[in-house]
Amino acid sequence: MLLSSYTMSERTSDNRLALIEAALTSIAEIGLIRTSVTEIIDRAGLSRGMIHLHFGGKDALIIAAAEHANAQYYQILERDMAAAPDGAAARIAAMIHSDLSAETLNPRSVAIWYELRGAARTNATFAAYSDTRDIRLRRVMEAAFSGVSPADTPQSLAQEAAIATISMVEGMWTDYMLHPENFDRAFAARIVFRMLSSLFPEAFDLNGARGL
Amino acid sequence: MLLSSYTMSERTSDNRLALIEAALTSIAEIGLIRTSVTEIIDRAGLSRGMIHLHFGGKDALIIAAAEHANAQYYQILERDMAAAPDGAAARIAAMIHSDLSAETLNPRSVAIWYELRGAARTNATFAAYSDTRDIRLRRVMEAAFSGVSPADTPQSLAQEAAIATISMVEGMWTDYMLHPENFDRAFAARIVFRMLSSLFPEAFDLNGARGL
DNA sequence: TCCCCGAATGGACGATTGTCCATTTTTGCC
DNA sequence: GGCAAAAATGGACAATCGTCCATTCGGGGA
Repeated sequence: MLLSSYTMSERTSDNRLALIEAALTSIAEIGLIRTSVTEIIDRAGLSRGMIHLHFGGKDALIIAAAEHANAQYYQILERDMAAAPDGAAARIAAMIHSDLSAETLNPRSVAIWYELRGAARTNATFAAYSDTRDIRLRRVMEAAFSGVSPADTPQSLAQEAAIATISMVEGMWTDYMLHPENFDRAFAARIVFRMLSSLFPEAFDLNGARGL
Repeated sequence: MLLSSYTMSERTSDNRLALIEAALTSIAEIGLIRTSVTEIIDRAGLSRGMIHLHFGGKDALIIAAAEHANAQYYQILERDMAAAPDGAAARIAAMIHSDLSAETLNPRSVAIWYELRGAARTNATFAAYSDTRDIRLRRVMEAAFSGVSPADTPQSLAQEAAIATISMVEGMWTDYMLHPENFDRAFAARIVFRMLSSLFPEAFDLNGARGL
């Protein structure tokens, strides 16, 4: 056996992962509609029965792939937030920079995200994943904006700023998805921070959080 | 004949339109993936061969449906812009209100728009339609923002404001698509105008363009 | 070395897809 | 009312879909 240092179960989980990666690549390249069982097993270089063996069926594989892609997104976001300096404004800036970084905002990841979320509208299981991702992001963002609002401003301003920021970044993802070749990350970030520095001049400037 | 007052070509175009509407309804309700020929002709109450007869094939029907949906969007937008008072700020406000109005931002239209634009990533014909829509909107918006920028501000601010506004509204559409029941149009509009009034205090307030 | 059992294979299967066309129905005109 | 042409029908067709299982493969324990 070529991979003699592997145990059996490691090899098994290799094939599981290979199927997930092949499914995600297919979704990214040719879309969810054209991602058939034949397409996936050809890309993975495995045999037809593997999907049924490891996942029970095609749908379960796609769901596992969605779960995998979601976990990767969170891993990057949480790592970047953990690395951010103390302070609410710095945390917000870290989230924005993370969401616009090449590690998260790249053709493959964005394509997968839009394909799966598109399916979420008519598939309850997918909907649960994208909802979790959205709600979690919104909650963290609202909490952070409460920390940058001056004490005398109404609480609603923090909520509005959180939604404004999430919506704007969301819209920029869409722009990136449609025209990745014309997208300028620094320009996109500057637009977001121009809005934020206009709303909260003491917390943000055009580069992100003030005083970093 | 039941519809004796119709000419032949009018009845023919009725069936064409019925197929387009049935396709769009199917796309909105069950998604593009599950929209099959059988599904469309069942909804239209017509026979199997009609799609081939009127459009030459399923793909051509879907493209015609995309064209139809796009034309409806523009018709509403241009009507609302034509009804806007003079002035750049008023035109921008009219565009935002139009894009957030129930006539444009409703479950059916939004579902169709997202389904078709999702397919645009892997289908050049669809891509052309969504690009046209996006580019046209951006151009009009940039021109309008040039009109509200104070003379001493750099030209780039107008461009940034246009992108910021389009991105934010785009993000709100996404929010609406995912959670139409929790969406508050007035709240969404207020967030957009809060950002704009912060960037251009003399042109906008929380309700839209100033002095209307 | 042989055996065993889980891993992996790939073909068979019925269901469903989109296309196409022979046939029937309806229309406008004489 | 009859006739040619257009419109509409719905079943046949090959291709492809996802599922499943009889079979083969391969490595660790006896």
